[in-house]
Amino acid sequence: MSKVSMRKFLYPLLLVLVTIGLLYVEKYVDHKQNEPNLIEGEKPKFDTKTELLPTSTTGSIIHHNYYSLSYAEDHEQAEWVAYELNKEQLVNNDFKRPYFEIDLAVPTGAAHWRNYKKSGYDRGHLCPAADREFSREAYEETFLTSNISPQLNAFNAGIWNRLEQKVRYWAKSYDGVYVITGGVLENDLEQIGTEGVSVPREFYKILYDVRNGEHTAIAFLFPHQASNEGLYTFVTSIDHIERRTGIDFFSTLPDTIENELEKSSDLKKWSLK
DNA sequence: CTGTACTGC
DNA sequence: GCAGTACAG
Repeated sequence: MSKVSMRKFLYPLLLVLVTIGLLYVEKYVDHKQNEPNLIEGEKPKFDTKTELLPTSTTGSIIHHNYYSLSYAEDHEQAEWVAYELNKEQLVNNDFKRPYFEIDLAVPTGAAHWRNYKKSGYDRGHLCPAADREFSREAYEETFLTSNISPQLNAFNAGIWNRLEQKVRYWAKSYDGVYVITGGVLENDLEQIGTEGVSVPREFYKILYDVRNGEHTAIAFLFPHQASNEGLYTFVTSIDHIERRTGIDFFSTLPDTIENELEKSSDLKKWSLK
């Protein structure tokens, strides 16, 4: 091909291809921006970014788009993960499970998923993937290693799974709930992998809601083992979980409300059937 | 739903 | 590493 025909045909062809490429990129970017951040036009039921966050014993609070966490570097996992679960967010999108990725927002460096490989423990979500299926971005954000903890499969797929399903039922029934989840992190825990990811002996979950201006909460603490018992068996007080973890929950609420919430779980307001 | 493992590229 | 598939609780 001569230099003249090169200019006449190849350059215009290149120009067309580049233009198509740019149009495609623009369309793709627009599409991403149109995906809902929470739900479009929907006011959050709770002030998720500030008011309801627990304290951090590590000083390493990280805000993602669809949940927040406090990372404990000594244990290579979060001491808590917190998020609001809206009724409108409960949709089934059959997204393919991606690989877990290191959470680059953790300044000290989050663990690699290989620590869990052949450890005998699941990569157990703290914020469940099924709670963030309203967009691909939200779903994939749950597959960060800052959002998992080593869990026995018999526990994760068993009573822990049943509680997660109950949380989705509550979110649907009560038009949204606020969820705080984590393992109890202590000094002498078993560790797995080259980075030493701690294996908690207990896991907790706290649910909070406001209905008709009334604050209510329920707290669960499970031994890290399989169980066929009812969920009510593991109901405890927020005060108890605070003593076990050193974390202060709902400290930004007025003291009278905080004290009332924390001294006991209000079983009557959380249907466990 | 919660996950793992294996095959083949 | 990724896709597809199979399988277990």
